[in-house]
Amino acid sequence: MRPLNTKSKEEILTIAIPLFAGSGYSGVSMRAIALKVGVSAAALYHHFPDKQTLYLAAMAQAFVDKADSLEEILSSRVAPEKRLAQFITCLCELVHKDNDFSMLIQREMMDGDESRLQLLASEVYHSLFQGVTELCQELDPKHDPYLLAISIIGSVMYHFQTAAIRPYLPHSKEQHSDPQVVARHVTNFVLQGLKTG
Amino acid sequence: MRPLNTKSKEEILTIAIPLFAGSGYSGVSMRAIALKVGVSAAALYHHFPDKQTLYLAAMAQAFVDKADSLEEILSSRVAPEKRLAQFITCLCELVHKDNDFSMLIQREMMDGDESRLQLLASEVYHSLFQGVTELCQELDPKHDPYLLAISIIGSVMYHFQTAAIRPYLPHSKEQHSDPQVVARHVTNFVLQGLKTG
DNA sequence: GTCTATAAAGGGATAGAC
DNA sequence: GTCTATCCCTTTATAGAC
Repeated sequence: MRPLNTKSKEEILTIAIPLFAGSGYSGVSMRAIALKVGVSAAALYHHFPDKQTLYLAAMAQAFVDKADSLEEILSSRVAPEKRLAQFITCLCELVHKDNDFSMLIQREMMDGDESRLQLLASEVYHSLFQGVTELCQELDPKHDPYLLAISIIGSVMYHFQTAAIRPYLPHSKEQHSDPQVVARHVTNFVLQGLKTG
Repeated sequence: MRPLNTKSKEEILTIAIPLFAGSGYSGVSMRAIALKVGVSAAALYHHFPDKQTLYLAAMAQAFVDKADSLEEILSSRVAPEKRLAQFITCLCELVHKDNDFSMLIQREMMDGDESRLQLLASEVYHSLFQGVTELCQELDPKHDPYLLAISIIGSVMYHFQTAAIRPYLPHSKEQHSDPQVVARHVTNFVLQGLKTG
């Protein structure tokens, strides 16, 4: 049993994650993390040798197991079109529910060096991409699976990336922030396009 | 005629823009800007009262007129499908050529407060969205034009947002960074989807 | 309009007591 | 394992000379 007023690494990281998601690496000080955790800044250095290490550990915790539900769907043996619909729905719900996760992915893709991009790739993107590209090859074997996968995932993600600016855009409605509404739309869009062909 | 070793506001902002695009607001110090400009940090305070004002002016300069070529295409009277193809191609080339612009848009959507989001909306998104939603209503009047517009733009943007992590993803090829290749793919994808319908 | 110098605050990180 | 106190550097911003 751990004493009551001591904090584990996981507890610190769990508090640090939303801070980094909201303001980025250079926008969050060790003092700010310590304040939220409820300890002194010096205490953080007992758990982590420096800020960078704390940050990398936070990313590792933020990313681990996140793609599991998606991978499970992608590796199931339901019909390809239904699998796609399930995948899109699950991805919508994931990024809607866990805004920190989407923000951190975006920040890491912009700010990450090679090793940080590798962590993001191996923990989040790699097997997810493998599954989506395989699904694309089943559904549309004539086209480049990589390009299709990016287009599909992008057409989901952008709905949530643009959520903050939505109030200032024409034609926007409240329902557009509902992950189920977005999922239905994107599934239809991905399968049929603008169906003018 | 301005003396040779004095810098105009525009020159300062032109140098500051790529710095903010690369490292974000809190990742760039006034000293770092001054160093790149070739003046002392104090000189910057002659042109701008504080860092925030300099940053906002940099965003205003970075965004102004950026969407002009896109709006021109969208308001032309060529056939809708061709207009869509031209729009997608132009957007691909814009974000490929001007990486700072795409990064700043992303950062502003994550970090911007209300007034910054309003600037981004009015300078970049608003009339562009108006054009794309109108185009969507011509091409596919049965579906929600807002959702379609987001999906279309997102399926373009994500190709460039993920450029940094591409080397670590399966199935990626060099040609995937070619804006013309991406444009052809996305145009086809948007019009036809996975064409299983 | 730019400079040097400097104030004042904040940031990362460490020392040593408990 | 956490604290207070502190070091040292960076950062924002200003003062005043040229």
